[in-house]
Amino acid sequence: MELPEAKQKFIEAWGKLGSEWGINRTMAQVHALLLVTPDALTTEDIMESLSISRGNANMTLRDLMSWGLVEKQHKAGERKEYFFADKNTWNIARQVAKERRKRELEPVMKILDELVKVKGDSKDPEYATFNKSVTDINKMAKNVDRTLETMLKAEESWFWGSIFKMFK
Amino acid sequence: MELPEAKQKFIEAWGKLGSEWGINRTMAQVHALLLVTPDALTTEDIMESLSISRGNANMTLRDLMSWGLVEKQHKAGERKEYFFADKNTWNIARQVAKERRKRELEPVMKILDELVKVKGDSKDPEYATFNKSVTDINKMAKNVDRTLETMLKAEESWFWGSIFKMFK
DNA sequence: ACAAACTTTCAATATATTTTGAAAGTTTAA
DNA sequence: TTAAACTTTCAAAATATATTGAAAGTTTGT
Repeated sequence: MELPEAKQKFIEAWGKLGSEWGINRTMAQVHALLLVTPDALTTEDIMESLSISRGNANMTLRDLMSWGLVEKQHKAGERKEYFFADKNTWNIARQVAKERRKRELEPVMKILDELVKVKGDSKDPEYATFNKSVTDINKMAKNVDRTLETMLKAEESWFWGSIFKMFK
Repeated sequence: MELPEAKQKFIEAWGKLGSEWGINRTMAQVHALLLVTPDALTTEDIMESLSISRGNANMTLRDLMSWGLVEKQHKAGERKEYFFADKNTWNIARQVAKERRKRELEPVMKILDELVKVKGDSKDPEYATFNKSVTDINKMAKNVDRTLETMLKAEESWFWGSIFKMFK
């Protein structure tokens, strides 16, 4: 397989995986493109590479920046904005975990905390089942949250070291 | 808050979380409904509870069964099929991890394995960047895969015990 | 064999999400 | 100030995804 074809495959695979995990396909593809490109690209470059419109490219890049996955670069003497992706896999995972925790896990945890408080007759199966499910899920969410928090603070080597030792 | 309202909130929250993670909203809602319901329900019950069509209820229940989250129950002397959800949170997490690994992680890993093999001139920045990103992501995917595999084999107590000790 | 009681299918429809592109907005240099 | 070079916006259009519901299929009891 030649490099251009390989890049293409990577971009497609990353886009598909993203869309299966609730991340816009185009966003994942732009990210993939920047991951396999050594130098920073302009909006124009990206539009052309992926055959997408200017508006789409612009919004997608802003999204990627809000996720902390892509940054702007300014070249001396040029007015155009260049974009590049952090290529450290650990940083990417950490950043995605951080954002999803904030955007999705936290709101759900807030609701679960309220639902756990709902009072009722523990002899009533309707109530007992509700309470048990909600309490259990809340516990699991708290565990996931705690794990993520630790992961976010952790240094790369420490984390991978632990994972490797733990699951050898 | 009263029980019916609380159930409603739970179903909505679960549906929203599901849709953010690439799981059909209705599927997550049916699952939520079954999680907070002590007894098994018929298609009819579910259609009415969630105001969805027969076709939708049927397909969603099949999906949930294919994910191993819901099972059929037959009541003596009745022809109707009843459905109920496994309410063990750990089993749910394990089952979801198992399916997503099979459906999404494995296909991507297969592609990554091929892309890692692509040869090129390591002096060429285009190639070097591509190769580094793909290799790193492949390593991370392998780690995730290994971790999931262990998790899937693990008993509840062992796993939670480890997590707690590790991230105390 | 029949028909009642169910379940499944799938083309049509509805809904939600993504993308476009041209106009409006902004910045910079002369 | 002006205009060229660039970025942003957003209503409309395109696309993708989910839902409906009635017809077809299946199973069971008589």
